[in-house]
Amino acid sequence: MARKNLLANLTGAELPAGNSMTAPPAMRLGEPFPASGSARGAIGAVSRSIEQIRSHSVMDLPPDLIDASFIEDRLAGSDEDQSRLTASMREHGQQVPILVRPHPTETGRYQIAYGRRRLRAAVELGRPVRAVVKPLSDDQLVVAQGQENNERKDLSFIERAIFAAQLEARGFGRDTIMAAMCVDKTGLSRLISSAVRIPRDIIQAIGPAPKTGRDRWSDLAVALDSPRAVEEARRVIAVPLFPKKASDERFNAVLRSATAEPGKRDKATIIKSDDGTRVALVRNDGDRLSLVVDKKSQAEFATYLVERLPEIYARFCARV
DNA sequence: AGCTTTCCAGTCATCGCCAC
DNA sequence: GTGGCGATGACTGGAAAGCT
Repeated sequence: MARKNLLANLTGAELPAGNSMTAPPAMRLGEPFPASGSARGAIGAVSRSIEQIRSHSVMDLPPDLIDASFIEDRLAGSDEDQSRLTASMREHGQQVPILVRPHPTETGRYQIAYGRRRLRAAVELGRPVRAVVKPLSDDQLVVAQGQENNERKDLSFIERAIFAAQLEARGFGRDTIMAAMCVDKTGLSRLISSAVRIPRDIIQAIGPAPKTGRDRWSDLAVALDSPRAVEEARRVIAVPLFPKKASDERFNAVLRSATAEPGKRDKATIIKSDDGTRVALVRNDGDRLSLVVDKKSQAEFATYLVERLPEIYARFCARV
């Protein structure tokens, strides 16, 4: 189980690959949390947090007393995944507690470090949520949240990028963010660069794109340096059918639009039947796509196609 | 089944910028 | 001039998908 590994791994507080920092000395409970910007402090905080978490008992809390973390780490996720988790919790109960801290400004309330989906499932089931309650500094909270995300391994590149960018925007030092996300400075630089360079509305419209990795997001970031490409991307995400596509398909559509050269006509594609008969010609002009059927040789097919187009379109709409 | 291609992510080297 | 920091290009190995 990933979360068991989280606790097991973090007590060792391994450094990110490529990180030249040395392992922190053992810290005593109760020592003040060092200021962000210190690599030793950040890593040491993880070790200390987990040691403290282990020593705390699990409580059942009303979900309505728990507020979101000040850093969002997920784009809109799949309802299907959430339903599965809710069903599992209904059948088997909540196996793994979430981590919360007492709310820094509101007495009697809590703020979640990780376990948002389990919290949402508890809300849907109308049950209290099992939680470890632990006073955490902001740094400790984001490091715990980041480490949990790393162990879960189901955050996409862009979700990690946004998480990293939000941490930096809130003033966390790069060392703290590197510790939280288990990346070296190169990886962190690429994460933040992608999240910052791509307009947030375009990222939100695309969604998490779980199969799309660093290089292609970087390609999109480079392409969107051009205002024309941004305009083109926004035109694509405004199409009514766009939200119905899978997230990775949405990414591909935006990347295609952002990297298409204006005014450049694609080479025409000839569509042939199995016996090699030329059926139609497809030409992509960027803004429009033309389908040309030769009426001299394919008059019957041309008529058939025009008559059936509404039906084909209706089937397409039902598919997506 | 085995080969090829594509994609992802880790790593290294290098560069530019900035403070001292 | 030097060192620290962040950004970027290039290379690499591994995994997954596609093809024969």
